[in-house]
Amino acid sequence: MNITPRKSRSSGRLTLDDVALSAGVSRITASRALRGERSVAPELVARVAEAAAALGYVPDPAARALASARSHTVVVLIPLLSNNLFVDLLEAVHRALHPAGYQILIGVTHYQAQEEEELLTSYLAHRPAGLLVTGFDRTPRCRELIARSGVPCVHLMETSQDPAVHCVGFSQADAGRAMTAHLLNTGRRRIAFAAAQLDPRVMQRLAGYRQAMQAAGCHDPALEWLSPEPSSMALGGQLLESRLASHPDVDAIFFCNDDLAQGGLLAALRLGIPVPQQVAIAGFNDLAGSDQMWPPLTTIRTPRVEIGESAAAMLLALMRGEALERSCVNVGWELVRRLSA
Amino acid sequence: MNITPRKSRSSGRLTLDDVALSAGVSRITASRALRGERSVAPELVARVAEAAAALGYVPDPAARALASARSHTVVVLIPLLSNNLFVDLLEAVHRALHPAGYQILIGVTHYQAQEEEELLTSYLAHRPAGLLVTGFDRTPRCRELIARSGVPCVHLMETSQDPAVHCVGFSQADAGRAMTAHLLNTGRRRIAFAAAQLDPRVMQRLAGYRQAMQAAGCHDPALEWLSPEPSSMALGGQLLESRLASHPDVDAIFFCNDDLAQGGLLAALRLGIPVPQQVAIAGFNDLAGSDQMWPPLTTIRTPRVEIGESAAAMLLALMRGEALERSCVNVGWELVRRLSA
DNA sequence: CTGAAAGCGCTTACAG
DNA sequence: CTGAAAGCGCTTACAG
Repeated sequence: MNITPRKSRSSGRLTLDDVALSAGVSRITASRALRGERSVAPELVARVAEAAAALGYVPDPAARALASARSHTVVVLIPLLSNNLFVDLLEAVHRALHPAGYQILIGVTHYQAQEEEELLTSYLAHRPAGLLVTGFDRTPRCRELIARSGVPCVHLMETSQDPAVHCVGFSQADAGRAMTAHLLNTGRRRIAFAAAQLDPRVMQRLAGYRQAMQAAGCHDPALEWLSPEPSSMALGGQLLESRLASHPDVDAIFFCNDDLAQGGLLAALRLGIPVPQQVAIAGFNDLAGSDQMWPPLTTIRTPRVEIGESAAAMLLALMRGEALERSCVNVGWELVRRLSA
Repeated sequence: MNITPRKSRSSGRLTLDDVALSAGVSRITASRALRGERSVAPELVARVAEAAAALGYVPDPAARALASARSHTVVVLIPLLSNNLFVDLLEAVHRALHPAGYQILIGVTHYQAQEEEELLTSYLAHRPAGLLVTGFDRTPRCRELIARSGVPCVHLMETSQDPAVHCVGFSQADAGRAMTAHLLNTGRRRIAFAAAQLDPRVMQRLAGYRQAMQAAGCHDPALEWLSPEPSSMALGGQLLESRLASHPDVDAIFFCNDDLAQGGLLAALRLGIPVPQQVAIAGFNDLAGSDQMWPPLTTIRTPRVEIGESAAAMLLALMRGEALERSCVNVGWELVRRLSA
């Protein structure tokens, strides 16, 4: 054995050298053993692992990132934390990535392209190993930042035909069309589409609604109730109360999100409007509580856990440099028929 | 001027040297100018800032952390992301810390002491500038990790008498006592306490309930409905339905959290149990939607935004090495009386 | 399979 | 007020 003596560090921090010293190997061998690189004698691997455990050694991620030009961080950019949809997604991503040794850095864009740009700029400086972003709607500069960084990136929630782009999601328009068709099938004709936030995915659902209504000869622009405000139960209640007053002939409301729909349902209850007898109410996403409403909410169940798991698996493969079978995974959705519509 | 020529980097990454070169100063001066250290000529500061902006330079956080032994990361440990309470808290913390140049690293403990220990171990390796943790209930090893790290730490949600500990919160027991007193004041006597998760703060609320009930001579252990399962609307509904069946004389239910209470309210509606006539229902936290319920939910409004802001301000002072006026801030709470109780 | 050298991109003392 | 040297704790080629 031939090991150079190491100078004692001034910081007092436990370093790789301490582990190497204790295991009686060189610093490089310790590093390789700890990272599970093959080409280290099994016996040494065991000795290093033991020494590291005994000392309670934790590698310095900053030193690691600096030396290797890559970190074990995966950056996840989502619009909002206050929407349970994204929390479910995040949890699924975490469950899949954590065992592989990755940490998640969450960025919240608040649906602002500008915020996404800032987040991306500062987070990319951390040399993330991977990137998970929501949807495709972003500034050209964001796109360029992602492309130039060379960091593997998977897009969440939507699907794309572009084979150069990786994504896991479903067709928001299809789902919007299907729910509208369901309402039409149950005999409804004056179907309103009530939406807030008006982010790209909401607009895709609107497009699906519009197509179905037009195909049925029922489309009326006055029944597109669009509000740019953030989505909330309170807003759903307001929309139902105010718009129904001016459109008393409406026989169904398709809310673009379950929180609006829940608010609408409760407002109807308060106002004494029978659901679904007078007005059918449908939502989107099947968020927590929708099955607890009275009447329980008919909605589109969107498989965010599956999206999280599948996107994480795809990213893992990308980060390992593996070839992918498909660049886009369509996880679909499910119409959950309950009593409200 | 006397500037050593720098070797060209192989990585192609934009570095401080590029900025220094472009501004015609040394690397160290550029570093100091960018960090806003005084003792740099104002003219040079301007030149460096200009060069950095023109080049689009972003400092490498890993190199920074390694060289300075400190990062601009604040670690926030919360039990759950799926509870809106903590999302509100997180947003407030972010709003306060972001302008000061800090990034937030979120750790989710799922109410597991073991997970908190793992998170702390791996996150402390990032040399965070500050630490925000939830409550005081943790393993001795966690306490030791925090103490030995020397990283400034503020505890969220609860209060403490210990002057060595920094915290922002309120008395959970007081709030529990107050809500129980309110129910007693409105003439209720058979008041149940329905709880899930059974984390430390829930148990403190229970203690407050118990005290108030005992003081009124109304305490009955059979009315403590405790379930260790995670809190949810569905569970709230189940608790109300099953327990009310075996305790038909109960005239009020104090749910330990609003999601349970909302579920209870909806279950009562479904079962045709008049609220508050037959059973008053109260919650805790004033979560989103509680004001939209029918009847609207009486609850305790907990000031999580204030907690987030105040804790962030305290941490900022601690990180700057400033002396604090108070080591513990009690932000209080408010009983919001609506129609359900 | 194992090790010595060099370097990642910054900042901290130390000089002047 | 400004700069050259040394070093933070790792890993990447390069040897053997």
